[in-house]
Amino acid sequence: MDEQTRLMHSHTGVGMAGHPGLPQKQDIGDILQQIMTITDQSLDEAQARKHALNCHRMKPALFNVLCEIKEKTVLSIRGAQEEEPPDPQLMRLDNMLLAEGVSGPEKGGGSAAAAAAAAASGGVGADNSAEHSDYRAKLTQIRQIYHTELEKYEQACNEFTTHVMNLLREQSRTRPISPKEIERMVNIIHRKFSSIQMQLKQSTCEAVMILRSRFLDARRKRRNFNKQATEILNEYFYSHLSNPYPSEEAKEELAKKCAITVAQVSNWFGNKRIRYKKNIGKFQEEANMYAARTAVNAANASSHGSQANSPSTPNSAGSAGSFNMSNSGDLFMSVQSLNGDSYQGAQVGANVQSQVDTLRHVISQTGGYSEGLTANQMYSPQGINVRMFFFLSFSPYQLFQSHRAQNGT
DNA sequence: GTAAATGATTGCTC
DNA sequence: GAGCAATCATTTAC
Repeated sequence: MDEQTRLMHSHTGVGMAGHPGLPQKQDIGDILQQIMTITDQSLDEAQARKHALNCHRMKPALFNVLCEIKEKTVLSIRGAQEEEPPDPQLMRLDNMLLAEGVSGPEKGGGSAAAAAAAAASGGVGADNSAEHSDYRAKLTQIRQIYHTELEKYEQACNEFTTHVMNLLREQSRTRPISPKEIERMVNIIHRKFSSIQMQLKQSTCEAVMILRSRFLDARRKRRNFNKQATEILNEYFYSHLSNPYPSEEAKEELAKKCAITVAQVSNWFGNKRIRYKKNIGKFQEEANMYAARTAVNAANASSHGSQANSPSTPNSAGSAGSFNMSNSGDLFMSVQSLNGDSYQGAQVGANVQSQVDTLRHVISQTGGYSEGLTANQMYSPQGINVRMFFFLSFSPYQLFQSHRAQNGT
């Protein structure tokens, strides 16, 4: 007699007294004992016993009863554990990774984050592009590692889930396992894996924060502006000495020209104003130098314009804050309003101021306003009026000619 | 190495 | 929020 026959016989041969076909307690005990010892047996032996149990005539009835009991238990368990709300910590991490350009679609996320970091620190200059690209490269590296690890976790999760599901399906033939229970098991597995993923996300966030803080620290290292930028700023400053407060548009224009940020332009003017005011004497030479330089530039421009018999019309298209004004001669100059001029207008302003400064002795002969034209009158409205008066009275060419006449050149 | 110059930051006022 | 004043931290010139 083979094992299966023996099993079948042992089960079918014993019936409950008075109830043929129903197993007695002893019988059930035997079955359970067989189930319990099934793992101690060899694979073939176990398979044979399993098969015998599956073929037992009582199996369907017993299985249904167990299914019913299990279903009630599962329902009560399921009822006890409601849908969990999303983990706020995980949401924070996800949001941060998205904002930093680590997760989500890559659309220059690195540079966007770098730009954001730069903006937070007061802006990025052109000479910082090396740092910028370094930041971007490192962020890309972090992003790659993150995605590789995430992929690995997801793959492992899927593999494990499939494996468990197969096991459960297999076991569902011998013990009652409902689809809902399988689903619950899958959820448990996913939760376990997502907690691992959270650790990965946390580590990634930390790495990004460290990178970012290093990037910002590096940016905090002061670097002097290049010579050209300083000259542009100084030119504007000294040509607007009466009111050295560039408008937002002017700041933007200056920032663009100097390849720095508007914030840096504001800083520069803040520093310059305070330092100039504190030590005017020290800056006098610088002021004269810029005034002379702009005067020469303006004169050159004017004389060229005069030779070509065409009026100097800088920015005649008219940017915000500047306007054209006809002069006593046939020359046209763009005059910046005192508070809200464009940079083009500022350059002309520089010409005017420098002409006034350089040709002080010319003016002193005609009206004796030289005292009123010193740089000391930085905040003097009277100073503004005097300058404006002289500016409106003389064309650059006329002023230059007077200057030449005075110097005998 | 040191002093001066300079860009950035901070706290305050208006 | 812009600007001032003081200060810090770094760069530059000597």
